[in-house]
Amino acid sequence: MNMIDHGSGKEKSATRAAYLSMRDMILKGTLPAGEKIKIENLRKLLDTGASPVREALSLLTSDMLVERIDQRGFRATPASPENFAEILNLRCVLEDMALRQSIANATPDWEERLVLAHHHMNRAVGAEAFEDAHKVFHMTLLSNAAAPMTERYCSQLYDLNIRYRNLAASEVTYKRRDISAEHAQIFDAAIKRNADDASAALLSHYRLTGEYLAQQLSGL
Amino acid sequence: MNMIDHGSGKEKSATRAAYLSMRDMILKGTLPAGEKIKIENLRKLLDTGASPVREALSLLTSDMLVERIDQRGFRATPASPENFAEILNLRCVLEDMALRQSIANATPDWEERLVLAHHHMNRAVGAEAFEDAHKVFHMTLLSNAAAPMTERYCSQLYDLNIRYRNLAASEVTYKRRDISAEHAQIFDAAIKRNADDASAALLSHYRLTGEYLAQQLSGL
DNA sequence: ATGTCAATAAATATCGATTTTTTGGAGATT
DNA sequence: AATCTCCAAAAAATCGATATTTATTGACAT
Repeated sequence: MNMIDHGSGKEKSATRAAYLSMRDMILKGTLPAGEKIKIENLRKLLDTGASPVREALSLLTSDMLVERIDQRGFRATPASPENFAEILNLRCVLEDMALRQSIANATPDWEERLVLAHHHMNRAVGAEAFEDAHKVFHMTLLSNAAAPMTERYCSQLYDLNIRYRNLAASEVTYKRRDISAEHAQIFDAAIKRNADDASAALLSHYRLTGEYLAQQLSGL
Repeated sequence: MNMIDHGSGKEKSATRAAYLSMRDMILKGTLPAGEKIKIENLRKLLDTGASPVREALSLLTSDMLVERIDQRGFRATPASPENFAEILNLRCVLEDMALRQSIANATPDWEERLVLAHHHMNRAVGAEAFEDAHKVFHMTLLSNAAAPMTERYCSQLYDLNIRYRNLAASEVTYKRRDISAEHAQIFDAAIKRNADDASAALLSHYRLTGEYLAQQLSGL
């Protein structure tokens, strides 16, 4: 998200490997929110040098997953209901803007990418694969806005949100909303280039998840 | 902006010193947009080790002032009219939201801080001091929104905007708008807790500067 | 008991040297 | 003339060791 990676395959640099591992650990809660991160521990855990770990931590700082305290090391960014609420709000504002712009700029190419992303998400097998495809779908919605910074913010915020989702419930008792119907609604409106409907459906999708999570998190 | 700094006085870590210097160099254009940054050069220039330089660069990545290319080092983020336009747009959206929220949460304490910030800005002598006070004033406007991430984004975007301002014209022929009247207008509306007026004045302030700069930048 | 201070331990930050990776170009091949 | 291959120089990434800084502990005075 942070590094401009070209070759898709195997991870080349030690820094990048450490970055991905640690990111995963924070998103999944293996490194709990607010906890001090000791370089030496991580170094051994990831079986790498201190420099890559340190750099990866600096990188994670960009993603707001890690905070740096001058001369005193790093810690996983603390979590709080207020923080969650702010993330949700920012996502609504930024994604609303970007989605409308994407639709305004609609092209056949974008529509095709969207069709594929939607299809892959529906076909995805297993939680892991679904999560990935889900993010791709949401990011594809925004990808035609010609607004790279906005996309970057949205991607960051998406990840932060995932972290809260994992934090709220390990094996989620996903309240039986029909998630895939919600996605279909967003998708259809976007393909029809109906910005108001698409945006309304998207925001409602977020707000529903938001309410549910906020409730789970109340006992923080 | 990025590091949580406590002691105000002398910079403690080499990393922080390097961070501040390089940030300044990029904002001022000493390190031109898009240019490759060679660690060794900077190391010598700043008279410090490679590690602090490297870490400072990672940190600058968070601020979107530097891009990292895996295995291929760093470069100052390229500048473009499109990028400038996106920054302006994001600022308008985010600051509008934050300012309204700040006003909605208005307290005597916030108002006092705002009065002082406004006063200091008017009293500031010299371009350097004015710039600093100007940023403080704008950030103070938003500081009561209880939205730390939004503040962080706005602060980042403010800096990116300054970079473009410096890029557009070294010794600015500041078209004779009455900047201080514009500020007074924003200030007065905020103090009166009139969110609509304050926001309108703020956005107009930004859009005026934006138009002016966009024009200067057209010959990029 | 409580608070202060110094000594010690632990952890971070930094340096200098080494290893990989990329870049640029000379010469070979089509 | 254009393209490819391989080598050398340059740069980035990484490691291991050292220097600084912060955190902890316990003796001592209040």
